Amino acid sequence: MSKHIIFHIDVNSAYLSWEAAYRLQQGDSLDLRSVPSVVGGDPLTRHGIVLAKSIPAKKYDIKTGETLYSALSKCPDLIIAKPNYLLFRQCSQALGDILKEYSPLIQQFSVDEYFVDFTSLDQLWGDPLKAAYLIKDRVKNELGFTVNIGISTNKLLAKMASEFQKPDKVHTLFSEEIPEKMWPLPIEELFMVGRATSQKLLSRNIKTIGDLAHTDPRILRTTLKSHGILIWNYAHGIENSPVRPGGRVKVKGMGNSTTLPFDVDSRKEAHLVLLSLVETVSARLRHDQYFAQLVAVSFRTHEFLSYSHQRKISHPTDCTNEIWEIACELFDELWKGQPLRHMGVRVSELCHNDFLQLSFFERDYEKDRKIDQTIDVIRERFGSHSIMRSSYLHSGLKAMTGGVIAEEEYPMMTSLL
DNA sequence: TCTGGGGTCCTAGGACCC
DNA sequence: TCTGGGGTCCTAGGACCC
Repeated sequence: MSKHIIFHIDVNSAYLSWEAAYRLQQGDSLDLRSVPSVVGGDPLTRHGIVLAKSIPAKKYDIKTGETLYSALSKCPDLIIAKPNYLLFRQCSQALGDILKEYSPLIQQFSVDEYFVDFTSLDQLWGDPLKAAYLIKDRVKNELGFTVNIGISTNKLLAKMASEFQKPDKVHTLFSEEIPEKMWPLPIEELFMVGRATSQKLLSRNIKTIGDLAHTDPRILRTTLKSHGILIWNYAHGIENSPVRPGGRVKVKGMGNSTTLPFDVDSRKEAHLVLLSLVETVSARLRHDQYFAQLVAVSFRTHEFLSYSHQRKISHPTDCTNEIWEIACELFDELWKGQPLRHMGVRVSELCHNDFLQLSFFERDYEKDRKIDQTIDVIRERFGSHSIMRSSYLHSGLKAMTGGVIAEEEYPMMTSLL
């Protein structure tokens, strides 16, 4: 079996770079990337966290995920831009379009990451390293933002390589380079080692990826179960999942959740929020022609405690009203009256149902189906806010909450890589 | 003006069945 | 006398990713 050549393409500070490139293109003279700046939500509606930061902002020790309040206290002159998700999606797709010219085997891994299988494409494009530079520079010149490209023989090592020095760089991380390039790194920089795992490893004095690689995997197994074996393999560069081209991986579930602009403390209001979440979830369900057999609600209280409650339902459904009724039931069973800052609805156990089975004991949802269909058509034609239930008037709540339907959904994090 | 939103996978414990 | 044991399904919570 011949060795694979895999590229991992990672947009540098994606949201921030995209916004910066857009502003320059609009005639703005300031490049956000050259000053301390972040993309972040609106603190007034309690969405105030850093989504992406410029390299100068990083010098102030500003971190992704921290509050804007805290970021501003570190750097009072910080420039804050609002996220423009439509722009982000367009930039993401434009990058994918360029990559497709080089290989048919590309996989979108997230909004700002792609894997490209370059195996046996060197006859076409020459030396992989040269090709990577070519791609990187083309993206910079044509799209106005920079990427890092990592090159190796599997996805894990390619991804680790793209994390090396930024921005606008190409790095390799082949097996023989692992001790020199990867083992000195702190443990938390290994893919799949998050906060909880790094805490456990540090308490056992495992500080670097090299330390992890040289730990007896049986010890890891006892403390971290199968995850311990996974990261031990990763520390040795062992990983062999294929680059999945094009077509979507089967989606397992879909959900919408939102942090509310104010604490919700009445049942009626909570039910209204649930409806606004169910409206988008069920519309996505219908758009992708799925039915769900499991409904889950979750919330986070004012004290930041999280709860969830789920139930399998007797027959698959995509009906707004039906899912809403179940969500309300679940909510009522779970909620003890705490003030709520965040609420979510998620459906899963999806199936394609070409025919609808109606049990004798279920109520007839045929009328609801017709209404759902009609509303979907109106919203598609005139926008998602063109029609809403009157109960939202003066409620201070949005009638639909959550992401818009993406024209072209990409497969999200599938099993690990 | 403190702390997003979208996912997937794993684990533990209980119910239930044979 | 004592307290099987394996399998599956369901649920809640936690871990990780971007």
